[in-house]
Amino acid sequence: MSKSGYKIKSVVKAMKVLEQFKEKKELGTTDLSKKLDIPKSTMFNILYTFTELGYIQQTKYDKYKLSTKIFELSQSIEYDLRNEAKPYLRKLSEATRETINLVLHMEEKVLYTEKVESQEPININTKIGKKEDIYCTAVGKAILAFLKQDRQEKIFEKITFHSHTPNTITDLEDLKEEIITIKNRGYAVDNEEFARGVKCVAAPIFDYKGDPISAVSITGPAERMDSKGIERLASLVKENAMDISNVLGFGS
Amino acid sequence: MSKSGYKIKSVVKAMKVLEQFKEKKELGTTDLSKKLDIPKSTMFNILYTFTELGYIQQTKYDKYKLSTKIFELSQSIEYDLRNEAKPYLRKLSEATRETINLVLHMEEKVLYTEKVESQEPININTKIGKKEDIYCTAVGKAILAFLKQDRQEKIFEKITFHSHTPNTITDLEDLKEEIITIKNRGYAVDNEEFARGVKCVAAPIFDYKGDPISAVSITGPAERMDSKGIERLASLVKENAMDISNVLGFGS
DNA sequence: AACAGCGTTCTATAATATTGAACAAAACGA
DNA sequence: TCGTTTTGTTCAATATTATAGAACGCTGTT
Repeated sequence: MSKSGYKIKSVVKAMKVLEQFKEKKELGTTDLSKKLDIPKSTMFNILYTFTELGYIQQTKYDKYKLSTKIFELSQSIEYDLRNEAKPYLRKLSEATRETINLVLHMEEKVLYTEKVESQEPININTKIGKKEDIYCTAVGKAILAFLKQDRQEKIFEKITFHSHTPNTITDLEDLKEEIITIKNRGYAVDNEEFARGVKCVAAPIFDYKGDPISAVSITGPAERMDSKGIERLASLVKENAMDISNVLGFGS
Repeated sequence: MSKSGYKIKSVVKAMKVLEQFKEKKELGTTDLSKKLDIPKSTMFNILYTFTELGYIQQTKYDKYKLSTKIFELSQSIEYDLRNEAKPYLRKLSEATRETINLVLHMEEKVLYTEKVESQEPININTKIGKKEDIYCTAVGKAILAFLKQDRQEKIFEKITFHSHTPNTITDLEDLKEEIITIKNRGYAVDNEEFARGVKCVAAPIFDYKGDPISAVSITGPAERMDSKGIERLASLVKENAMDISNVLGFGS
């Protein structure tokens, strides 16, 4: 375990610059140097370096924006997670006969990464590649509940509640209460909070540090998901999520 | 345009290290130091820096792997492209009544990023978030054809041909010839090379440098796509791809 | 028990990132 | 139209800082 260690200052600075492009897509040398309190000429060197490496590119007139090169990196993670998790998702699908979803945590959103569709006549349509809000999905709440407090609070600040259905949680205090419940029982439920007639049960997937990075869910029509059914499904997702945590090389 | 400029060596080194994780997902300090010919202790500092920043994390025993933080960056690009392109994809869908796909270029693959589905009874099912080979899709070939020669050659080396249908191009020389044709007429055709009964017409989307980074395609059942129909669709995709290039702030 | 391999620590030193000042060119205002 | 301001970029001297060899502790192996 690392105690001592040297943080390379120029690398830290450079990455901070890259991260600026998350919020604003086009930035100039001066903008950036003011925002990060780094001299223009230093900023120019950083931008020049990333441009040469292909991570950012210049727009028509003297601005910079991210290029698609970072994709190459992020894809490899997504690919790994998807493939390692897939057999477990299938197993869960067979056991429950419902649609299974795998999401990745992305700040105040979750990214739908993989799914196995139910073979039942009535099934729920979710889309891979879509991002949904963390507060109104079972997967999102499952992740949120197990995050460390400081990260939770940063996310709370970013949330803007929007009422998808009459059941959607739209109050921060309600969400905080819900999170306590989720943490105690180890799984989250979406009780028609995102879409009418659709219920979900989800459990978090942990990294080696014990932080949630992802989640699995079972999604089905409300008719098939009564409170007793949900309890059964809950223990299945929880177990499955733990298995995935382990296979990713994370679990305790 | 940048002529002179200083490439920050520690940043270049650090990014090279990050990129190593594209190929192998778990790497140790010594592995990396040997592969990149950087002393172990320097490598440790680089890894320590990225770990502290959250871009990589340690696995159970003394190895490192990418964390999901890079996603946050890549998502912002994908999001921009998708949203800026969407109205144009819709317009194309209305004009053609077929399924429209938007992909991103990723080395020897293409990533399906956005689509607008055809309203026709028979339509083609492609999946957002999936990666397909560059040589057997219209979108892939459209991008490949317009890449600079040195990048083309790097990709040629990475391709391993696999016969999806009897029409799939499985020979490098054939692919090179096809590329010349595509470059001359400005669009690519998938003539049931990826899936039986499915044809596509695609055109590349360019960045500000004139390099292709993305592509749009019209996909439909072979019955609806005779040679005359394809010609009409071709001019539509080409025009649409140019419009998107422009709206992204790239176009000439 | 001795060895070989790993990740990590430390520090002196050489290397290198930094930065202010200066420049050209575009954008803006009058 | 002509100054004025602001932009991105260039440069070289200097001080900062990244570097890397050697040593450490640990684990697994022979």
